[in-house]
Amino acid sequence: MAGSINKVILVGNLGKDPEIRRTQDGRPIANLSVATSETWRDKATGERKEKTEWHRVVIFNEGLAKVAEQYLKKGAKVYVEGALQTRKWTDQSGAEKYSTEVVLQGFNSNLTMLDGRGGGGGGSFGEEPGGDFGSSGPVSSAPRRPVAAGGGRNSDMDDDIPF
Amino acid sequence: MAGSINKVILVGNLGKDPEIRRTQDGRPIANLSVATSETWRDKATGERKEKTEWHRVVIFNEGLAKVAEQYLKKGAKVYVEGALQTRKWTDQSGAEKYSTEVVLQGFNSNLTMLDGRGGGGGGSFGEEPGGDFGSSGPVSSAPRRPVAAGGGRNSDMDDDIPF
Amino acid sequence: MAGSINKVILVGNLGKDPEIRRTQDGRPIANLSVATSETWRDKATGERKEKTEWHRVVIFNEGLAKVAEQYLKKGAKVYVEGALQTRKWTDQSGAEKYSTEVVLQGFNSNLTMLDGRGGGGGGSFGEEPGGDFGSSGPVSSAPRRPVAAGGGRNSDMDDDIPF
Amino acid sequence: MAGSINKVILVGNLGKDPEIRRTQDGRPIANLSVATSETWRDKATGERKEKTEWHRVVIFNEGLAKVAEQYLKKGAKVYVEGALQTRKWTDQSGAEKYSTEVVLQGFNSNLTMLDGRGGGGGGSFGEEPGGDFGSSGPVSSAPRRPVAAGGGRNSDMDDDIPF
DNA sequence: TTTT
DNA sequence: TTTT
Repeated sequence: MAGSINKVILVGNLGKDPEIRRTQDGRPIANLSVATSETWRDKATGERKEKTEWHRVVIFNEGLAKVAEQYLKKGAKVYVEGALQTRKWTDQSGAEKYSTEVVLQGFNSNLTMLDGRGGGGGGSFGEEPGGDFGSSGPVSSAPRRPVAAGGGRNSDMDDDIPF
Repeated sequence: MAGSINKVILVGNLGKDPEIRRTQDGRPIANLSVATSETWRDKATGERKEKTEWHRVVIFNEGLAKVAEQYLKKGAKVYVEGALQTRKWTDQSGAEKYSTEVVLQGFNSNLTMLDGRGGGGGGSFGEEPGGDFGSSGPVSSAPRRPVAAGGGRNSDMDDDIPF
Repeated sequence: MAGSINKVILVGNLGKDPEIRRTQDGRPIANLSVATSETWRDKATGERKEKTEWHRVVIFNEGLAKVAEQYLKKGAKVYVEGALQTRKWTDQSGAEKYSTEVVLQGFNSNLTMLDGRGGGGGGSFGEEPGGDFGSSGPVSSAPRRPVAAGGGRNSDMDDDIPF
Repeated sequence: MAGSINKVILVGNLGKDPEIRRTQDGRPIANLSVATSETWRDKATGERKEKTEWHRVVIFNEGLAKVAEQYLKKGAKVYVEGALQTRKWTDQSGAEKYSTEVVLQGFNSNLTMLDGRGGGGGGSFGEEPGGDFGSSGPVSSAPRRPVAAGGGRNSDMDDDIPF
């Protein structure tokens, strides 16, 4: 089928440090455990309720996996954008299992830190404390509009929007 | 935790007719099986590849469940917006299983038909062949901006935007 | 037309305190000025570049407007979900102007604080320091799944997902 | 600032054929005019209301611009994912104007046809009648998971998910 | 200017 | 006008 969209957007906190494994050629793959939760007040009893959902996030994108490895710690708040994927596996007893994950791979994936400190774990950061690490290529160091492009756009672009 | 987001956006096709069950008080709950797929050309062999992902969608929202029941058929193309939820269950052999679903419930859920015909199944439709069925209330019949609201906004709103 | 989606998702910081105005019957409408920015390293010169985009956000939803009024301050980081809307207005000189805004109104709107402190302004908070204020009704105090619903779901749901 | 998100998701119809212009080095830039609309029933009068919003979409991404040029026609239904951008320009009378556009550029942009025919214009299509044209590179011909990657994933993946 |  |  063509013409489909498979997108997951999460804002949540890491339940533990990222787990990093490596491909045979040494590229990192990161696994995150991300919690989202909703709270509400129970209509009947009036008490405050909370329900936490845990999401397994797998980062195949090399640049984003490196970011996870270097900057993310338990407790960090992140924005995650990826796709849903369910895979089947067999446990040690031979039973068939399914696991659904949020996969970051290729274009239209994103991982952005939302706290500039790395969350609960403290942790020292490099030169880029808190940032947006898009998946536009190997190391995501590309300008998003390389050239101003023809058509006279942006010729006098500035930031003083009046509101 | 507060301050989190859990959102899934799918555009895909129904693999079969919706399955409807009912709560004890008669409200419908709809289950959809939605396929998304991606295609690409294999770099090495040059051949066309396709991978389909199946999503289990559960609609607790009453208005949206009714829409699913009345208008959706196998093959229909839909826009689905909901939240990820994993639940644990025990199969007949006593084994623990997990199932991850896209849940439409409460606010920030949406189900929109993207083909005005109901897809592969043919199927006759009511007065609203193809539409946007938001979850703003019992049957989503509310205007999104009831009154123009104070502040002089919208005084001369019209649609002739010049581009 | 039916079958369309109009959605904006922003994560950014408030450039100033929210501006509150009121409808004739006293309900608040909040205006936010939200900054998003992207940074990249210039390929040629190697220098670090940044571009900030300012978004005008208008909150007609009563519950969300109250949240903005009470909890948001200049500098606060927020998640905003709404719809694009362009309106036409005439300035004092009689010139026609267009203004595009992100409108939060009705269902499928959301405003969530992403820092539990209220941002630059300091500010004291109530019992809910940083939270998710969905637009499910007048004051958004509704549980998202009021009852467990038929079908035996959730009967033994717990949070210890094993990953 | 770091840690921000600027995302627009539209599903709508083209009000006219795409407009193509070219950069000095010949790369296409496409402009789309996309309509979204919402309908509701007026509470007081009971009459059916409709409000259409027009969105100006600018595609700098080369692969997506080519897709627009080749496959899209007036009336086509599309999924568009990009970022909000407001630019300032000066009209012929010297008056300052602002224009807000949905910009598709770099990663995290997407353009997907949702009808396999190309909309109202009829139009003949190539080998891919209706498809997903992600922005992962020059012509988006990359597999999203080139190799199964370390860790034994996907070894027995198949499509017969049992629901 | 689309679409229903 | 924010933030890093």
